[in-house]
Amino acid sequence: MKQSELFTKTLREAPKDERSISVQLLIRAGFVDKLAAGVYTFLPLGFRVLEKIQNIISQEIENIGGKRILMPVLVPKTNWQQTGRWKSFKELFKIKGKSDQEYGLGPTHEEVIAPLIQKYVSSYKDLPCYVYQIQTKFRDEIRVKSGILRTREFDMKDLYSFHRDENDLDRYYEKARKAYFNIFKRMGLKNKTYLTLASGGSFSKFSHEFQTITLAGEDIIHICQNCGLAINQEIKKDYPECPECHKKGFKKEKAIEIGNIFKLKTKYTKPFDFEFIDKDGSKKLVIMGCYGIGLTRLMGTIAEVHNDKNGIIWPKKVAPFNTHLIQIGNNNKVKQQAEKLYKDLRKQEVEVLYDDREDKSPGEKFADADLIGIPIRIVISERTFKRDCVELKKRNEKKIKLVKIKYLSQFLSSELKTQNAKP
RNA sequence: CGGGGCGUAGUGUAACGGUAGCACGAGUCCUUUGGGAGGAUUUAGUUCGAGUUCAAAUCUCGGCGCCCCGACCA
Repeated sequence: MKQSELFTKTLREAPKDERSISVQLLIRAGFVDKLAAGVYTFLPLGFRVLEKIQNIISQEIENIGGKRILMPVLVPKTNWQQTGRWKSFKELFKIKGKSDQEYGLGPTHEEVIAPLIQKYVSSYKDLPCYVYQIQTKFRDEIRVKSGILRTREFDMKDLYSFHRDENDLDRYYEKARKAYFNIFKRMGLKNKTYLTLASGGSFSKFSHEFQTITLAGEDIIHICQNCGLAINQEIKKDYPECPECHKKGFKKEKAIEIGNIFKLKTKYTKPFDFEFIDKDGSKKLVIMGCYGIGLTRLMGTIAEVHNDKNGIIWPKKVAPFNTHLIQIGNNNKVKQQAEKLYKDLRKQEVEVLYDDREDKSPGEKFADADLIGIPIRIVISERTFKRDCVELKKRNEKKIKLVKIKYLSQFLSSELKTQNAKP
């Protein structure tokens, strides 16, 4: 993409009513725009990051058998009444149509998926079954917080699994846990993300949350210094020692929940009488699990964790572009060379944001590049032109190196080859 | 939902109850081009409503909106 065609602009200062560092940077760099409290537009750069996040998540979920669908946002009142959540789900946005028909705007989709899968599952032979979607969710939060970290409208991946017994659920739950860590690893969050025991509600002993350490977080977790398992403060009173390794040393940290996995068992199959016929001919309730990841929150968390005083430092796999090509000066030869490089790189499927703006000083271009935070910066100027080189700098490093243009694609392909590790 | 703070131009920030100003941005022209360039010139604003007053950005009341703390968060 040519930067001269990018309609967004960077801001020198953050709007004064945003205090969270991630959203300050995301707004200044032109990734998102705030429409109202907890309601954001994702601009071209931000949308590209969301797409990267989405691709990584769907690859990993497909790897554990998930089949992608898209459920409606409008969910009729009767579905909610069947599980009692029309009354008990306090954040449910409720709307009324012209004919007095009432709907809840989906904040999560157990009430749709359970009766949906029920239509197709009648025998143990139809199980297990794994279905997911990536969709905009609505929750009427009493108070939104920290930019895109807690909003009223957000994108979520929700996966649901259906099983004939709890053992099978347990096996899949483990697979999901591993898939989640793959996802967070690919997004550069692995080192700061902890599997965390949390309340399981009345129907399961625990659920597991994936908590990323950051001061912007709203949860407090206690990390076992021996085995690394964390316990959410909300249930810590029940566990003076680690339930995993039985040691006692814990470290307290603020963290944000970027995902969770939950053994629902029969909580949502029972209200719909969702049964199957087992091998022995008996009817049994289907056992269910659910697994959520907030994509927009994830994007905010990444920006919150990866930044410096000059801007965001996107991990490679979620950056809006692989490379940021910057043309310094408007010398014709330099310009032609930059244009050619832009085309060549795109032919090689290297994603490139090309700063071709003629009315911006070098200093401003560098400052914008740091703010936007693309991993590899490529500079072309008269200086490099004379030597038939380009200048390379990584966003997370200080050193700058000159590379002959003919070797650039070689260099980039080795730099980017880990990009698509998974099919 | 309880408590606190705040609403001035696209962004940031001034103005005793008395002329709404500055910086950045944006437009035009000239010069400039390796870490947010310089000059000239133009552009654009008091959240809304009511009240007090000769006079309100400023005081009072109400609405709307935003931020923060707490409670809440299948």
